[in-house]
Amino acid sequence: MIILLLLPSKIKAMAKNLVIVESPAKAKTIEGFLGKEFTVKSSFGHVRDLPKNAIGVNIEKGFDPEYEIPVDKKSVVADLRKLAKGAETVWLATDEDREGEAISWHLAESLQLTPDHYKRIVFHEITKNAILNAIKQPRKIDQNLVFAQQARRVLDRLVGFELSPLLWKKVKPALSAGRVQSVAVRLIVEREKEVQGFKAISSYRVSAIFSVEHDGDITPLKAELPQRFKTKEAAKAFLELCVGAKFTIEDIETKPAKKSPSPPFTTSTLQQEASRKLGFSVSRTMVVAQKLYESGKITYMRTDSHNLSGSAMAMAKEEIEKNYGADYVKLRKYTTKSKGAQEAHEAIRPTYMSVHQAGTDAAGQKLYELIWKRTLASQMSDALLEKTNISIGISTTKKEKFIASGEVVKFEGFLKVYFESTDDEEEESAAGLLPPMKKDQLLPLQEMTATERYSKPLPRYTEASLVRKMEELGIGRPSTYAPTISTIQKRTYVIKESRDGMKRTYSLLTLSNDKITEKEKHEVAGAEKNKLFPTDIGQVVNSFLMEHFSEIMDYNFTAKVEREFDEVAEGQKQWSLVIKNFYWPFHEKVEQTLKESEKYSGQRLLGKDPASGRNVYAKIGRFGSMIQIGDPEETDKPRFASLRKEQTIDTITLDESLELFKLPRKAGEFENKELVIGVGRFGPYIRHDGKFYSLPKEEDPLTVTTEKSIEVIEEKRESDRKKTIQTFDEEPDIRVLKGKWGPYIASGKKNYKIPKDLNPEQLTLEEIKKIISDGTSEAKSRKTKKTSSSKKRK
DNA sequence: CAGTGAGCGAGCTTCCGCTTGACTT
Repeated sequence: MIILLLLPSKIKAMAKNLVIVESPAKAKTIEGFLGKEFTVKSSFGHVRDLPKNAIGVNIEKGFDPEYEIPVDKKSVVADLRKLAKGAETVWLATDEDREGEAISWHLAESLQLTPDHYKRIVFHEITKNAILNAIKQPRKIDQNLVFAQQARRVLDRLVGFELSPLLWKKVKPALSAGRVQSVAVRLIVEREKEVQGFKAISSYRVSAIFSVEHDGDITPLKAELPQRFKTKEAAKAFLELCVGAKFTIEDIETKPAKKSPSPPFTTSTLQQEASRKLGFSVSRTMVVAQKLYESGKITYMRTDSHNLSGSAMAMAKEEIEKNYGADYVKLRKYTTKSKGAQEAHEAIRPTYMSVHQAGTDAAGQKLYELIWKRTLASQMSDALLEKTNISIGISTTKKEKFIASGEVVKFEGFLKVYFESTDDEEEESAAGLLPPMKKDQLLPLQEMTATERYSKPLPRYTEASLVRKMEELGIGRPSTYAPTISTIQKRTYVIKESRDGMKRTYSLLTLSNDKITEKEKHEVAGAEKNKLFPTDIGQVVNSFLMEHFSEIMDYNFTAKVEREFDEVAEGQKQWSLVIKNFYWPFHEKVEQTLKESEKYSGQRLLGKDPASGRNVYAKIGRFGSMIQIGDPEETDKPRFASLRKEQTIDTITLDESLELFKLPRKAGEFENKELVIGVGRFGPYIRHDGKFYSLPKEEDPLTVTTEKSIEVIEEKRESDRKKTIQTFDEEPDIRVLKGKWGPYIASGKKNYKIPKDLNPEQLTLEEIKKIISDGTSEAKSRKTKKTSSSKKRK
């Protein structure tokens, strides 16, 4: 039976033509365009690479790379080889960029294709016409472009596999360094330094609210003084000057303005907008986009091109005309400006503009909508605005004038569907419609305020804004932005988190009814949400690399080597010569650092311990950041203590570090067992009889009393009693408990859901054991599925 | 989901850029 079912595909005549592309989704689409004589298959990206666990470059022999087929590609290559043997012509249709050319070459090599057996073709858009045209213009593999890719690959391997082991020896095991990731970390470290070193300067901003009378109605009008006052005294003096003054409109100026839409999405701009508008992390965006791509809803999601195909523009035009009218159409070609862009694909856009909704879940739908709107808007008319500026004179001075401004949309254009967000969280919304006014009109003052405002440092990076910066510097590619961001977090060079701001006071002066009042107000400054912060290890690795390998850490290093790769691609330079010129001085530096440099711990001397007179250092050790009292050569061994989560080597003070040695401490006895107070990973705790009890936030672990500690323990016991539904004498480890989300079963350290149809109060031990064994086998199979790749790391 | 709370003897770790699937009788 089974054999019969398989037969049709076995006896199907071997197609005359085999087309190979990189992505299986693309293969499926293209197969539909070509006739029966074409079979379309995919290579799933690169089919050969340098070995995983060795340098794989023959340095002595002209940097000859030792390519191999990775295990997960063996079957792909075997299948393709079989199909290629039976085909008259193999069409290598990988992307038209450096990597794509290299993939074609590796395919030709590993499928043993002779020059008369294959043809190389390229196309930039997945349409029937584009592909038929490509087939009419075949060429051979561009060997120089392949050499350029090889140079890129070998350089990255040499840098990564020589610098990383150096870090293992000099800093900490299992660290990594590379042309891309190390510079990404540098960006974050330096931004953090700028933020930390930033001194906020305050100045006073004056604004006024006037009354505008029109047809018996009174409308408030907000106006601002363009200049700021440096001191409170100056601001106050100005307000005093305005007491009893008359305010008159001196000038009304209106001028037209326009806004143009942004270009369609690339990988990086999609990541930025999805982060700002939908709160997606960079990797979430890519996973969701991948699903939309695989189901044929959008074009390829890893691209650096702003370009739309002719047919896409025609679809957009039709859609805009249908929904908004011909006035809203303005077709535009966008050029790509970003450094090192290779433009092998189109911009990210809906496959069919007439499909307004797609995606199987909320995330997919939202992302699709974003892509659809952005694409449509990119082909729409400019928005036409009218901006009005009103200049308001003050009778008591000629020097200063208030300015009120308004903006009216005359024609919405693309704003009907889309406007781009910005990273500036406090961006003031544009002023709207102004009430009718005329020159020389007198404006009664309602209230005038002078508010103290502080200057702000450059913002810390989000994942998405880091990607934008990397793209600007030409570092990394659309396919690597998300993986790089997760690598630097996995290595704990960088942590993404939210931090509370600090309360600060500011002054507010108010002039109202000819009286000036002064108030102190509070605001929270410097709070951060989901931003990237460097860790101690990130800082230490960064300064180590900056000290010894400034060339690679230079923001222009990639751009510099890319220029050389371009020369290789154009046949003006030999690839191995480019590598040779880079490698030997670099390698020399690695050897020298290995020999001459001490172990690098980012050690900082904080001062002397008043009790012992020994040196106190902050540094990183085997388990992270720590404080060390004393030097190893002294007769008394050094003492160690870990830093708290929020402390860093760079900022901790001597006093703070000595505090760390005061814990854990004994705090008396209870039930004949010792009470120990300490601070763990999750904050201050009391340890008693092998159990841990969290200390309430308001209690200071250094001063908490025995009585208070006992109280905390009793309270915890009481709440535990309350949440216990069932216990079993024969299995003390198994309990039925009441949690935040309803009843559950706790067995040792694991928890299990109770099926809805069972009553938790009457569960028998047998039923519970069954739930546990069902639960564990399910969890196990899920785990092996998900972590097959991450397992190797352990 | 629900609780959590280490300690510095071995061997391994690592790059960037393409791309997603997962043994059979």
